[in-house]
Amino acid sequence: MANSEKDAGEMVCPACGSREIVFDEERGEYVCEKCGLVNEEPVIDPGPEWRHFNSDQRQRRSRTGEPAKVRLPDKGLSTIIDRELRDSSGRKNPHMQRLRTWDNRIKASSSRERNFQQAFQELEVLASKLQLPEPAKERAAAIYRKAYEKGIVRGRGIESVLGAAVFAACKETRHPRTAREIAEALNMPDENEILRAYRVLQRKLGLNQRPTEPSDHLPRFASKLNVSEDVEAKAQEIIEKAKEKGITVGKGPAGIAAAALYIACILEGERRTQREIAEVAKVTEVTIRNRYKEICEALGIDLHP
DNA sequence: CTTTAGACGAAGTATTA
DNA sequence: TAATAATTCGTCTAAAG
Repeated sequence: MANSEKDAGEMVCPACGSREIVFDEERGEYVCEKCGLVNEEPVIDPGPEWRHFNSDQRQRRSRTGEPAKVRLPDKGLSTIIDRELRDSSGRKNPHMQRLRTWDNRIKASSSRERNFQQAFQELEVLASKLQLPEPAKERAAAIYRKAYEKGIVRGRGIESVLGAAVFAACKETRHPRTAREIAEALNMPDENEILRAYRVLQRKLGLNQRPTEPSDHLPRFASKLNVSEDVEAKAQEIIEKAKEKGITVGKGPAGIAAAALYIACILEGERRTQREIAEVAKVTEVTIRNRYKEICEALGIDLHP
């Protein structure tokens, strides 16, 4: 630990166990190439495989002292107090009913805790990979809790419900992420599982979900493209005008934001290629072309004077 | 060689009967 | 539930820079 080597070979990602960890000079952070985990501290051979990501969480989590490795209920030892209400001597014991109740309560609450612990560990990794802002993370945790209490997690798997909770939370806090991005970050093959769980959340939890606006995407896209404030403001202006013209209804918000950004870049003389923008917006160049043609037409903008 | 423009069919979605 | 209309995407061709 005394050795503050930035040699990636020595380090193991606490989340996925990969050794492909690089030091990001710009941010001063360690980043796992495999799962994208960002960690400010040097991570050198953590030994145990359970996870913590900063001192705050280590403190919060070490409370139980229970390695995540042991996932069997009651550490594999399960005590059953049967319905006959006999005690260990085989006699009927009127107190056994109460014991049984408590036994069940304790088991239920501890399995709930285990579920949350695992879910929130995964949430940390996910939030790190997706660069989620703190409010979105908090909201996702809250939604997941509610979902668990409603019994939505059973039979659906932690990952799909967690993914759906993150998806919903991002939407709500106006930092939208696609279901695909989330699925990818979770190493899930198909995003539909997340979307299915998301629909269930919507129905059973009554989430106040507004449709995603194109401008919700602007800050993230703009920062990834390293464009100036002026360009971002210009893009915002373009989006508003386009909305007034009514050409945005029924179109994908990301495509509109991407096109507005593309136009704004050219107008402000900070040119980016369609390819670059398509990359960060997760849409194709074709979509950008269609949208930006429509917008130019509707707003009377001529990019080739 | 890279970027942009446009056409086509495939796939998934929303709307309507 | 089935048919339909609109949207997005991937691929391909071609022109422009």
